[in-house]
Amino acid sequence: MKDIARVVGVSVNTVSRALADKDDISDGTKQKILEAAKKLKYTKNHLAMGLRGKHTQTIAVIVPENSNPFFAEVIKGIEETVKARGYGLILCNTEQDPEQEKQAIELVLEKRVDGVIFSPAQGDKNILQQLQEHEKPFVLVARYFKNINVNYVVSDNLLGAFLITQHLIEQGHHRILMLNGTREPSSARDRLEGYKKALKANGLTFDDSIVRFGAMEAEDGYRMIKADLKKGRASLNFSAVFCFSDYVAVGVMKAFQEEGVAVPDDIAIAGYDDLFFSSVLCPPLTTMRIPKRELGRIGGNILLKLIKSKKSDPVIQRVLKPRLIVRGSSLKIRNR
Amino acid sequence: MKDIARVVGVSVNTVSRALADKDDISDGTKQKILEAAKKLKYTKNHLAMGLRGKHTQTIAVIVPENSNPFFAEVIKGIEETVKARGYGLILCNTEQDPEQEKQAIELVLEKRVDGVIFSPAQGDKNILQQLQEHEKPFVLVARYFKNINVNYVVSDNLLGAFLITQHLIEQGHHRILMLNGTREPSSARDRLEGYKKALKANGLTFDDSIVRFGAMEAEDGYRMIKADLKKGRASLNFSAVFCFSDYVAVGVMKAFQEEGVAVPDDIAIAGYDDLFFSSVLCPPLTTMRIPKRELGRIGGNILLKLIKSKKSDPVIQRVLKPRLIVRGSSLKIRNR
DNA sequence: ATCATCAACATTAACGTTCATGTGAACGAT
DNA sequence: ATCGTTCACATGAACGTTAATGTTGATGAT
Repeated sequence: MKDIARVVGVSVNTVSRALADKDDISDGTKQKILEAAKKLKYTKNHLAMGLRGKHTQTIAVIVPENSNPFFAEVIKGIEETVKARGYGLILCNTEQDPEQEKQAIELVLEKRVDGVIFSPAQGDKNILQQLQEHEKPFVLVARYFKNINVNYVVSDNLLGAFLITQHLIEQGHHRILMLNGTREPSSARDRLEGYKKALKANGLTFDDSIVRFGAMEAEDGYRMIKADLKKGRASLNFSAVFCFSDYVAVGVMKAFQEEGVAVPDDIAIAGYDDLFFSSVLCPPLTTMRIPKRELGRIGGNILLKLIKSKKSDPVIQRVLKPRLIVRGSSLKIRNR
Repeated sequence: MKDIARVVGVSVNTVSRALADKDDISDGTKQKILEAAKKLKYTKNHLAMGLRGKHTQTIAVIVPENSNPFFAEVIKGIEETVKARGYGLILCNTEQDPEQEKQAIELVLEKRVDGVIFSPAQGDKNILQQLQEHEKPFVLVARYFKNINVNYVVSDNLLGAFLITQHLIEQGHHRILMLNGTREPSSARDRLEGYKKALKANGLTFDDSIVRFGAMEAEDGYRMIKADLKKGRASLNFSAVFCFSDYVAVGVMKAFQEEGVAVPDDIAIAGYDDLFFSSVLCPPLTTMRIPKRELGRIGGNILLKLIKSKKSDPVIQRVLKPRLIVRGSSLKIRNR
């Protein structure tokens, strides 16, 4: 700007106002300034603008893992939403690690993002304290905390798990291995509730020896099933597996395949999320359809609204309904 | 800092130096300053630091689509690499749109990122001009431009396509439908070359009526095959499909499945990228294994090196070798 | 002729840092 | 006693913007 001002022969302020397209500037000088800007390859400095003004036109997305197809879709929904309104996006993976979550929040606060979309991977709601102390607008997405008055958008995990479990029970399965996600987040907690609820509704007893935690990726599913199968097929004390995600189910299916366990004839499988490949897996995967990208879009929109209004509007909490998708992986032969 | 300085009774500069852990500060004052910083919830301002210093500790990643599992892996590789060195990451999706590419580059220049990792989706190398004019360090990843002296890390698409096509030919296929990616990027161009080369090596003639462009996602593959099948199964004038990505292959398989076309017995399919789910598709997918995350890691490391040195070091251009993974989707029954 | 009004600019300060430079006191050496 | 050093800090300027306020000359009204 200084250079432009010198070239055109005006003050820096005039340049600023010309570039911002304010009024009270003569068309002549404005034109000259714009030309000079082009000639000098002027590029706005968002750092200076952010420092001077009070917003950076940047938001942060803090998720466990961008390569997990579920979060990839959520991120995409956020990105397209905020980009349309001129916001940039800072991405942080936490790898379900509380320490990394803390670091990510600290980082984005230091970067003075205008708001944060966060998918927490732990149970301790104190992780939100920093955001709150700094009065940074934020929205939880896909995971939330119980009894806390913050904005979030999630899907109904309790219902989803209930429906899936109910379906497996209807298929004649009484012992259903639950490969749940990491123990702390609401997603895993709520699904455990749904699973228990379905068992109870059907008069089945809950056995926590066939509930495992920590299955987030395909490798996890693969590893867990492989470990089970090491003790021999006869030792399997379940007839169905309810996976935390289709992503996990992929690993589970791979493990069964390698060990010659037939799905669904020997063991039934259900996933979660309805990822794009699930209908062409071998066999096609029964799953729960979640509006993944929509989660991101809604989260983005809530955040943008928060940033705009700045006031503490009434808290927005949205719970989207999932939908059971029954496919071959859970169907007894006689039902196919 | 001003507040801390007032509380402790020192100058702002002293505060700055204490927080930066410089020497020539007495332990006493340093301690007092750190305490006051904590008490006042001081948070570094990266905007101011970036404005004053000459780096922002932020890099940009500009890719076609973060939700595409291939790029999701690349992004992950980049993220983990740069995070380890204290860099933040700005993510931009371009959706293969030259206009969005231009906007993304402009945006990240305005944000004064220290460097850019870019996966261009068009053939016009002028898109790099802005980056070069601003002397912004950048690395191309997964796609490059011919005859241009810039840093990149890619996989050998010509070789990959050659090997896949060769394999399909060996399986007895003479007419292989190529569902290529968008026409412009090097990935699609090189694979077309590899495809042609394999045909020629086997004395087959190239027929551009069975080469399609624009297949990037599952939906694209689905749509294209569905359109073909609308004219009736008898009209199919190919016996194998070589998809731009396993992602595309998922859609292709879904379309065939819906229309009762058996894979591989009626039509063989090969994908590309070896995505995590490909081995448990129905049937398991023949594909080309690409070190996706490694592409990101290497790209990130090159960029960081560039940022450090700042000098125009010798250009780094890495071409990673792919590996053919043969699975059921391409095997004639008698070969299984 | 006088004065308010207004258009079109300029000046100043501030956003939060850090670098370059300045300063004063204490200290040791001669 | 004098001088150079060193330590531990302070001062000022600058990074690139923009909001608040100031200035000037022209215009029009009376």
